[in-house]
Formats: sequence, C-alpha cells, structure tokens
Amino acid sequence: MIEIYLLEHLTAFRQYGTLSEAAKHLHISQPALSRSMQKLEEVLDVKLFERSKNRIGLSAAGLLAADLAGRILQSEEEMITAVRNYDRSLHTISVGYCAPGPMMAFSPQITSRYSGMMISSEMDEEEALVHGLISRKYQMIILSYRPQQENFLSIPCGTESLFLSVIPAHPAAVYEKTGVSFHDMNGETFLMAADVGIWEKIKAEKMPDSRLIRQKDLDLLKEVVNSSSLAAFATDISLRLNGPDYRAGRIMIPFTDPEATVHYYCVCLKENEDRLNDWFSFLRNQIPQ
Amino acid sequence: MIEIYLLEHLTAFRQYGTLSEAAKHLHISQPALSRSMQKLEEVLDVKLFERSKNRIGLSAAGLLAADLAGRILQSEEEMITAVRNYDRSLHTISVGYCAPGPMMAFSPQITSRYSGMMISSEMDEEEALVHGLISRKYQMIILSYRPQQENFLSIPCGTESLFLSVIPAHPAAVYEKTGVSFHDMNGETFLMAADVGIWEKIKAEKMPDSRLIRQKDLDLLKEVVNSSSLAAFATDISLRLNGPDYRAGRIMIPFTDPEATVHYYCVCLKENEDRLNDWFSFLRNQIPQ
DNA sequence: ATCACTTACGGGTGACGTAAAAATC
DNA sequence: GATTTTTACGTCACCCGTAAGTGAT
Repeated sequence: MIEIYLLEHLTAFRQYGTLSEAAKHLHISQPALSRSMQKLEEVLDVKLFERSKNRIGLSAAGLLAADLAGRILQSEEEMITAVRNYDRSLHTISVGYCAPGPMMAFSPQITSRYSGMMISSEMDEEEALVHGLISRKYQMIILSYRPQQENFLSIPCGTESLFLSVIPAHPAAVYEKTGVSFHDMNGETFLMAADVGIWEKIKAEKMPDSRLIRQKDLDLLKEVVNSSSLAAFATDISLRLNGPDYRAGRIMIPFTDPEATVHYYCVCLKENEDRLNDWFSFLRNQIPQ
Repeated sequence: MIEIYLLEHLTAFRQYGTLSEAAKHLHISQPALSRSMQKLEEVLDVKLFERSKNRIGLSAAGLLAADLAGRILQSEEEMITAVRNYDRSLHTISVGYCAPGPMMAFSPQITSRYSGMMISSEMDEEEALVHGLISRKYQMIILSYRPQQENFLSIPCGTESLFLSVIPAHPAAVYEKTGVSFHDMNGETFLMAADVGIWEKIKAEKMPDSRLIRQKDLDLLKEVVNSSSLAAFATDISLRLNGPDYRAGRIMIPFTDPEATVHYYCVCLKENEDRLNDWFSFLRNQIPQ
C-alpha cells in the first residue's frame, strides 16, 4: 500500500510545478520531496515523471496518479470530518435560532434538560438554518414559519410580540397608549440591539425610514435606553425574561400590525425524534396546539 | 492526515473482532495493533473504542470510521491498478481474437509493425472481447461480425473458409471433390485443435452428432492427422500460413455452407484510432472494402 | 491457567535535513 | 550566478517486537 504522505507530496508537486516550490509549501526539504517521488515510482513500478538532468515533470501516468491521489486525499479529509462531526453529534445538541428571543428563553431550559450534553446555540438566517438542519450542523432549529419538508418534525413553540418602549413624555405614550402601527413610527429614531434575527426583515420592510442606533452589548444597551429619551423596542419575551425593572420608567405600547407577532416553530429531523423527545414533549405540554 | 497503515489496521480489527486475531492476519504483534488503535483515536481526537480492562470493541463512531476507512483503502487499491493499467496500455497493445486463424495471421504482423511496443494476444468469447474493449483490457479486437457501438471503429480484415481435410480414400474425396456440406459430414469423427474460438459454435450447431478428438499441441496434431485416416479440418488461412507441405497427402474439400466462411472485423475504440492508425491503414490497403 | 489488552523498553527501518555535485538558464 | 534536481551522509522519529503486568473468563 502507498502511504498518504506520498500522495500528498505528489499532489503538491502537481499543484506547484517544481519540487522546490512544492517542498516549500509542504514544509519539507526539496531533497526529501525528490525522494518521495522516486519512492512513489518504485512502489507503483510505473514511470510517473519525465526527467531531464535539471527538470522534472509529470508523465501521462503521473498525471493520472496525481488526479486519483487528489480524490483519495479528499476522501480522507471527508472521513476525518465525518467521524468528528458524528462523534460530536453524539455528545452535543446544536440549536439554531432565527431570533434572540427564543434563544434566550429556550437555551437555558434545553441545557438543564440535557444535563450530560453539550448544548450549542447559534443565530442564523432561516434559510441557513434549514440547510444546517439537513446537513446535521444543527440537530434542532427555531423558525418563524412551519417548514414543509417530509423528513422534518415541527411543532409550535410560542409567540413573540413587539412593543414600543418610550418615555412617558413621548407623543405615542400620550396619545396612543393602546397601540401603535409600524406606519406611525416609521421615521422615528430607535435604540436597538445589534443582532435581532428575524426582526431585521420586519424593520426593513415596515419602517424603512427609521434610523437605528445599534448596540451589541445588551447590558450597555439597557443603560443607554434608560438614560435616553429615544424610542426603543421590547418584546413580551424580553420583558418576561428580564423581570419587572427591565425598562422601569418607560411605557410599553404594543404594535398593532399582525407582523408584530411572530409564531415560532421548533423543528428537528424525524431521525432525531427519539433523542429530542424529552424536549418536544415538554414543548407540547407547555404550549398546547 | 492519517496514514494508510492505520486505516488498514482499523479495518482488520473490525473484520476479526479482537486485536489478537487481527494482529495475526496483519502479521504484526498484538501490542503494535493496540498502539495503532490508540494513535488513531489520538489523531482523530474521537473515542473510537469501548474499552473494558480486558475487552475492546468499536464505538458507534469507530464503526463509522472503519466503514469510511474501508472505502478509502478500496480507492487506493483502485488507484494503484488504474495507474498500472494505464501505464501498461501506453506500452502494450492487447489484442483479443475470436478465432486462432486471424491470431496466427495478424499477431506477427502487428508485432513487427509496432516494434517498440509489447503486443499481447489472447483468444476469448466475442462477448468478452467487446466488454474487454470497452474496459480497455484490449486495445483492439477481431470479431466475426461488425459491432454497432457508437464509439467503436471497425473495418473488415479478411475472411476465413473452412475445408474438410481427408485422405484420398475417404468417400468424400472420391465422390464430392467440389464441396461438402456440414449436413453431409454430421456424425463423422474429426481430429481437431482444442481451441478454435468462433468455430466452436458452428460445429455445435451444424454438426451436433460429430465426435471430436481434441489435441491442444498443434505440432502434435499435425503428426497425428498425417498418420491417421480420420477426417480433420483446415482453413484457407491455416493452409496459407503453414505452407504447401502442411497437410501433404490429404485432399482439401471446401464446405459449401455459407457459415463455413467467416468475415472478420478489426475493431478498436475511436479514442485509440490515432495510436492504431498504422495498422488500420495497412488493413485498408490489404483488404479493400 | 488461559486469554485479551495495555504499558514499558530497546532496536531497526526509513524519512528527514544538510551538504555537495551536476546541469540548465 | 541563480535555479533545479539528484546523490551522499548522518540523525532522529516512530513503528515494531519482546517482555511484563493487569484484569476477566
């Protein structure tokens, strides 16, 4: 059998054209590479190179060999990542979220429910979440719609509603306490978090003229909001999670548009149904359909 | 990267179940194999084995790894044979024949025409010849019919006609000098060569009741024929190649059935047309269409 | 006691780097 | 003279086998 390092040397030589150049990139000496090529020819018992005194190049057979070697190397890389990913998937549950609200709400609960496991949480675009679920990057994803794929299992897992958060002196707090529309507030300047997932699109569509002042650090955002007269956002989830003093001194006014309430769905592959059954039945009890 | 020998050790362990047994078949010591498995785990950084003090078995991840390793090893084997075969095909021309006549006639001519090359000649069933041409086992084949494949190039390369060879006292020599039919001779006992390729079928179909006495060694056959009163076969090709004294003292009577004359076609893949052009144009001149 | 695996230790193969030579540009 | 390849030589890594130890049947 031919050892892998010889195949690596061969493909590097094909890639870089000369032994010297290839040796540099392989971090070995040039004579070492020369010997590798000789050994390869010896083991295969095939002339892989056209040699002149000062020059070496691949023969037709060598070109074929380098080609096939490349494929084998790729198979090996794939094997390594496949085994690592598989092993990881046995010990960790990767959850992809489309918005920060459910991530903050669910991730501690999932963590405590699967105490032996590593739980990793991540936010991404919904399209990427679906692909990630299929490619087993995620074992579970939270979407703002119910996907239709045959091999997906999905159940509703709650809603999140958006509120306007303003100081009592703000016109909206004075005149429209029962509700505002996105149209009303379009053009207003908002303080808001940097990473809001699915809400991003809603802002862009419904309040295209608003200026948004971003703050990544949520604790810092809270301070800035409390010491400012600018408008901000809140949701029922963020209010519930952060306790009553979260936006003390501010008035919360619900947005009245239907888009201001998002319905979330928890989705996994049917093949993982057993592993995640604990969590799904918890959701089923928590949020009756 | 993971060296091949580690993958071989892993697959051997899966195959034989215990380290001791696998080590035997690998012709290495059992501790060496134990270390290989440890190294594999270390490099992959994945628990591949379930270990008790006295027992070792593959984990789920290990099973996956062994599976993928097996595929990689197979790819490598395929690479080695592919490169060797390709190299061989650059230096040798393998010709497959459906009958001994054209083989004896052509193979010396091909050999002298491609002096630098190794020429290998072989007889086989026509179906096998076609498959062998496609799989590049043969670069050229001689068939008794013109194949219709798109990527084949074929030209007529002569005919071969069967003769009855009998002593002058034989009834056929006395009464039917101008020609005999297979039907006439069905039931006759013949001396003949062991390996006659395409002629085999014709005998089986047209003279099913004849007894055939086989002789592999052709020189010996010639002697036996010349000292016997039994009927034998000859063809125009064998007569031409062996010279006038070949069947001295015997009468040659042509078979009159149409099946007694075979039309041969020389066939190659179109992709090899250039390499074989010399030979094909020789045939075109020799045997005008 | 035997079997199966791991750890410990010493040895030899071979892959590597450095140095030098030959050839080409 | 600079670049590229090959050969020569010494070194070191590492893979192996033997031997010894541990635990299970």
